[in-house]
Amino acid sequence: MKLNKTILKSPGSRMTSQRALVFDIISRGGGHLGADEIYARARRKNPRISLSTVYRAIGKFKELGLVAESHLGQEHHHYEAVHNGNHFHLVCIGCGAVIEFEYPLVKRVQDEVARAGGFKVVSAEMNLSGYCRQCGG
Amino acid sequence: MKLNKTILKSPGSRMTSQRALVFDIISRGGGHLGADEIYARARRKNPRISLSTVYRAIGKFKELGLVAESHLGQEHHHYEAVHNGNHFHLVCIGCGAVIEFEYPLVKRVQDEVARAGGFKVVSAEMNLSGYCRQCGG
DNA sequence: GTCCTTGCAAATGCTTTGCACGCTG
DNA sequence: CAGCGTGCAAAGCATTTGCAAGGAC
Repeated sequence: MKLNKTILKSPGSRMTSQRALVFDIISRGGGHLGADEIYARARRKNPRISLSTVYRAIGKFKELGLVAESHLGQEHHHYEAVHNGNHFHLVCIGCGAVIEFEYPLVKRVQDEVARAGGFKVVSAEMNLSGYCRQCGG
Repeated sequence: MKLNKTILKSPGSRMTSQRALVFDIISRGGGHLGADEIYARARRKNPRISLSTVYRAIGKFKELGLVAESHLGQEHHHYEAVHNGNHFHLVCIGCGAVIEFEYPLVKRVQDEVARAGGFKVVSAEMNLSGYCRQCGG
């Protein structure tokens, strides 16, 4: 498991059942889980886990680069496992659905803007909001 | 003033000195002000204005499409006056500077993704984080 | 055995809301 | 002069933190 290897490599960090659980939930999460939802799912497997543990686990994963945080809408944050650096979001205003997409052009924007501004890009986030097919665009 | 016209056109909304002040601050703000900073600046002109009034004014402006909200980093929201739909942000991890940029390619991404997914885009937000020239890329 | 991690509860900080008064249109 | 907007204070909610007990290595 990637988590295990990464945690073990990182000095001063330990693998625990809670972290494995939280990471598993985020990985399977199919995308864009809020902390509250991660917590709710975690409690189904381990009713004694606490919300602070969830937050601290997420914090550790972000620090290790395993999980990315996105800021969809004004509500709370969402988290997802990092697979590659180029995943972005369509958020439906009608039904709240979050659709993930990849697009190579995005990387080009990122590169060219970076070059023009002397700016070294570490991460990119792009959110388009609007209406999905069901909600009639 | 655009604010005045828009407010007056909108039924059930009134123009007040506080709203004019808040809108002026956001417009001149040179970009990316948090609610707290808008509040601080507003108090210099009108020490009796309250933070809730600032939030309510911003809420009204968002509703009228005069102001856009962006979600930079995990901290609080930032606001800026809407001039066109294609302004995006570089956020420096080192010094916290926010650099605004426009890029036509972005619109293309937006259009093509929208077409491919049957998704009608209403607004787009893109944040690149990394290091600016000063903070050494 | 060390010291990182957990659970609980309390604290924090941004944002929102209830209510009585004030001011716009 | 009706009804929206304001100011104040208190509430709400996601997230963070302190501390003692538990568990990984």
